[in-house]
Amino acid sequence: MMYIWCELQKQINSSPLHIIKMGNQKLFKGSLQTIILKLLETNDKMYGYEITQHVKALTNGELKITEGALYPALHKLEADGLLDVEVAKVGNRLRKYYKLTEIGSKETANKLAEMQEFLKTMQHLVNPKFSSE
Amino acid sequence: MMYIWCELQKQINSSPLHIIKMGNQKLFKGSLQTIILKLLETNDKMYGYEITQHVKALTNGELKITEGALYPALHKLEADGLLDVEVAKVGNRLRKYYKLTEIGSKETANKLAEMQEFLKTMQHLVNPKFSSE
DNA sequence: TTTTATACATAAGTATTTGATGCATTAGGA
DNA sequence: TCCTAATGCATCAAATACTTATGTATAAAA
Repeated sequence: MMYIWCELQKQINSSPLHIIKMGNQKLFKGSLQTIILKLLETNDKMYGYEITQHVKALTNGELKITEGALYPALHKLEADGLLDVEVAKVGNRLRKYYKLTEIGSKETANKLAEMQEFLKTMQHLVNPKFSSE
Repeated sequence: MMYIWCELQKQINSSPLHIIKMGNQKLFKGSLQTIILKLLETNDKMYGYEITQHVKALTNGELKITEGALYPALHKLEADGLLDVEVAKVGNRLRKYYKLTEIGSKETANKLAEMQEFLKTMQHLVNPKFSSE
């Protein structure tokens, strides 16, 4: 039993996927809401799974939003009145389309401004040479 | 008693300091280690309180590192072998000077590269227009 | 027909940070 | 002279925001 487990581990650890795995996933902590809101600002109407795929594509696979993070985040944004939901049935499968409310649009603008400020500040901190001011 | 408390609250909430208070503090979550390492790369040798003051100055007060976050972070970096400590006595007060180890220097380079990657990715996500690629 | 992709969801565990509290020394203002 | 603010360390409960694992179910692809 243990032998099999070890073999599996070896396989996992030596797989290309493991090498690609990014350590900077944790830097994205705190920016998930902003990312979701920005996507909805651009695309008007999206469902959860679609969001994960868009983010993966936009970041060349660098950021993978997990379902365990995404769905609670969407529920919270909805509860806070920033998103509206519309359930759709595609074939026999259901989708939940999310859309910015009016309040959501305003909050998106705020959050994007905060993000820009953050990015500028951080750029300045880690690489003072190449940032203005 | 309650009256006094309410009055104090009112004062706090209407103070200019409260208005300045940034909501994007949470975006810095996960980047504290990198910030500390970067500062030590630039300044060779620093003590805790000095770090908080430097960061406050460098970010024009936008980021305030709290002691509750800083000291555990320093202890962890030391435990992980990235920092060396040297205790100094100034007058009757003690300071703990932190300094990058050799391993620490390498890790700093890694973390800074990850941070640059993250900043680029995030810039691309929130403002595709103004980022290359 | 078995795996992969699509599509939702929850929950335990983890890591990092906030905010409170504590101790002690020194400088400055009333 | 006394009281507050600044300097300097530290810890801890609670909140936050995730990861990882698990669960359900349909559709497509191998």
